[in-house]
Amino acid sequence: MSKRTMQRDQIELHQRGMKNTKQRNMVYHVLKQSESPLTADDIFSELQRQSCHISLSTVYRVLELFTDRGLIIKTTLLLQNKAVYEFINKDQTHYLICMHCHRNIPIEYCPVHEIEEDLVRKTQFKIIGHRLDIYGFCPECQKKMDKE
Amino acid sequence: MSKRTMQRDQIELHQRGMKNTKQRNMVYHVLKQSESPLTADDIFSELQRQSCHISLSTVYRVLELFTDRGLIIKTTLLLQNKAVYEFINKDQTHYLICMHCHRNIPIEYCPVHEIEEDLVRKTQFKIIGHRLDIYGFCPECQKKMDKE
DNA sequence: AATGTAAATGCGAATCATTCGCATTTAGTA
DNA sequence: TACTAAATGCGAATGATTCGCATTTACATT
Repeated sequence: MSKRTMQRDQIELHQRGMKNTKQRNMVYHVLKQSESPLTADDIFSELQRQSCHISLSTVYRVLELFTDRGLIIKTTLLLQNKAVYEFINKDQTHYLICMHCHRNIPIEYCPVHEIEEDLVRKTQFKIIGHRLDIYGFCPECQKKMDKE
Repeated sequence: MSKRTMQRDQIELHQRGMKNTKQRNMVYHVLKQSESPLTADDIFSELQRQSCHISLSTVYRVLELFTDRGLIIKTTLLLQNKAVYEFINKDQTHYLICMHCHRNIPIEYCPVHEIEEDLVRKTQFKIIGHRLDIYGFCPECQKKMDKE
């Protein structure tokens, strides 16, 4: 990781009122470099792989901090009992999920932007992200269930 | 619970290819009578309160079954590490959630219906419900965080 | 640059939601 | 009424997450 990158992150953490520590930077980077949401344990393992020392409890504590500061969001995947974390961005991908086989299909179009402006005006919230899951049955499972 | 109600539920369970058991009916009714999503333990406790015997593992097993059959959905509340279950309905309420104080504000308008028809055509899914959470900071927390 | 202090971390134990194995019971059918 | 596969109860096991406390660290101040 370059010195310049390091410095940029320090500024980002400080701006949000967080102390800058080695561990926080490590977690930050693992999340930043991932394309998909990660569990606490994913992050812990990846850091071990990189020979970076951190304790699992610290990973959890850092994730909680980042979540409270609105840097990342914590959600869960359907049918998994563990939390996943990812950077918040305004163009979150959404999913169509089959309730039976639990297949996930990404949805391109996002209908949320249209109502955002209106919500901001009404609630004074500062909106930083959102999540949309649509539930149903895929064609295959519909067939399977009809047979039963 | 009236005999007529009992019978209606039996038909509903059978139609979806499920055996009708005392325990399934009990869980079904607790969910049906609740306005808000419930955890497995909520359901277990409510049934104990009613002096209805059921084991907690059975509650979990019934909830999993109902989920796979598309009767209910399993989701999680922000910042809680346990699943909640509720009947699926097409007019799910959505929430605006403050990342800092975890306050939930219900949103009236739902932007999902508009894209549903299009999704069905493209994917052949049978859509039965959806969930939308919007993340942000409430006005109070924005102020608090500026001061820090 | 050295110091002081509140905050952050590491470690292991504790907690709590959820799942599993297996013996027993039950729903639905013949 | 009897049969059989499926459902349940119970308690133990699992696995994610949190907590307590001793140690270390960031960073503001001298």
